[in-house]
Amino acid sequence: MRAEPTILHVDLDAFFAAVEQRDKPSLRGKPVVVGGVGGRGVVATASYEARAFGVHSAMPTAEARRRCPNAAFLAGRFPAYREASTAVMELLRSISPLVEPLSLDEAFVDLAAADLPDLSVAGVSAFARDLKQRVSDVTGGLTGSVGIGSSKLIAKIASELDKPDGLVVIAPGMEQDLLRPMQVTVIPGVGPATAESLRRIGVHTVAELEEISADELVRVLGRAQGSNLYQLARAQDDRPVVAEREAKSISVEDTYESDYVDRKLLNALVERQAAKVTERLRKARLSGRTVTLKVRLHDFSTHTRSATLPGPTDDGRTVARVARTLLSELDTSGGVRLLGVGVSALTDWIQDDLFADTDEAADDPVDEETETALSAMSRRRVWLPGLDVVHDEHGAGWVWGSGRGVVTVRFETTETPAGKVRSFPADDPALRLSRPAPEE
DNA sequence: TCTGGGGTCCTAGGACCC
DNA sequence: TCTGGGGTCCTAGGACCC
Repeated sequence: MRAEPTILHVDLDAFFAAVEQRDKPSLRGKPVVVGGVGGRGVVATASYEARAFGVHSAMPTAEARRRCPNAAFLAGRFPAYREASTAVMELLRSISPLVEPLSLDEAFVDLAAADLPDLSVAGVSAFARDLKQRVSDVTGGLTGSVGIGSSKLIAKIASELDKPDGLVVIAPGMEQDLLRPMQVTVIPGVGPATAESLRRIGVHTVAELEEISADELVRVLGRAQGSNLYQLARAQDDRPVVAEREAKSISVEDTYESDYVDRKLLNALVERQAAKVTERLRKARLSGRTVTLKVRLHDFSTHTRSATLPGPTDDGRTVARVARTLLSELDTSGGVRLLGVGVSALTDWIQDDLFADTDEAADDPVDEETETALSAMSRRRVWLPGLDVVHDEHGAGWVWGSGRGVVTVRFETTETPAGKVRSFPADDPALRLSRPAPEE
């Protein structure tokens, strides 16, 4: 918690719907619902006109249609949303280097890192009024709600207080007065399950939460959530605004209009998803070691199966084969409603043209010892497709996923005064299991 | 016509290692 | 005959957010 109100939270109002109304004047002043328009769709964003009919985010679109049959139901145009979002984020970054986007329509801005002459309540209020105007200018008229306070917690809650087109600044010192009468669910991270756990120990408001000891909270909610909530209940929040956060996973999932049973079809769908995920990986210049398959069955039960490769890949066929193997472990005879493929344990390990002569490398024979190692691995973890041994001046290593003439190699590169040094991690289980007999 | 898609973080148990 | 202890990695599931 800071002594001055220097954390700002912006939240664009009914963002997707607002972009649609901006671009289609006939929709202005009318209920607009953006989201899945199919039988199993849900609402992503409802315009304020639609909210008046009780339509809200995450509601099944079918229910939204019942409540508001005259609304315009739109599937969404993400390129347009992204463009508006980018304009706003660029504006924010022109104000402060410390901008932390939370989604397309939300961000924290650290005003302490900006060049503001006056960080008093009056000063930041005047600044925010100007900012809201500039948001409107760069987006062709979109509005945003702004909250400012001495911490992320307070800024975020403040931006909720006066939507839409709101501006709320919480003066330092007033944080606990603000929080105490509120329901615990105003605290980000307290959802239905946590609220129910708290209700069972008689806690509904932040004031009541404050009465609970840290030990008790940890007992009820677990270590991380318990101690977090103990602090947040007291408005103690020192989380910094973090500008660059690296992606931890990339995934694709699809819910189908009807449940699928046919294995061949399911396999084909998984392969398509693997291709999509790896395309995104390559665009982001990333590769990952862990492949996760997600399956939602006819009864809405959700299951994940994952397997970790000895090294990162961005190859669609590799991810597809692993995902298909994982799918084969699940009983899908009752029908599959959703399939998803994700890749995590991401690295930006070099995946460039280290091996200009890829073909020659791939021609290296896989010897008997390697075969043995591979089958040993396939018993213990996941079977590894298309693995080839290659050599360069630094030694031998594994290569997999050689699509497009690009190889992913489990090297580590270290910057030294003498230049870049490439090495294989000595404790890599893949290398230990399967390093071919060295010619000494 | 019940319940999206893209994420993050946490927990708990087991394997494995020293 | 009586079973350490800590650290790390992996997996599955769940809560939560927008």
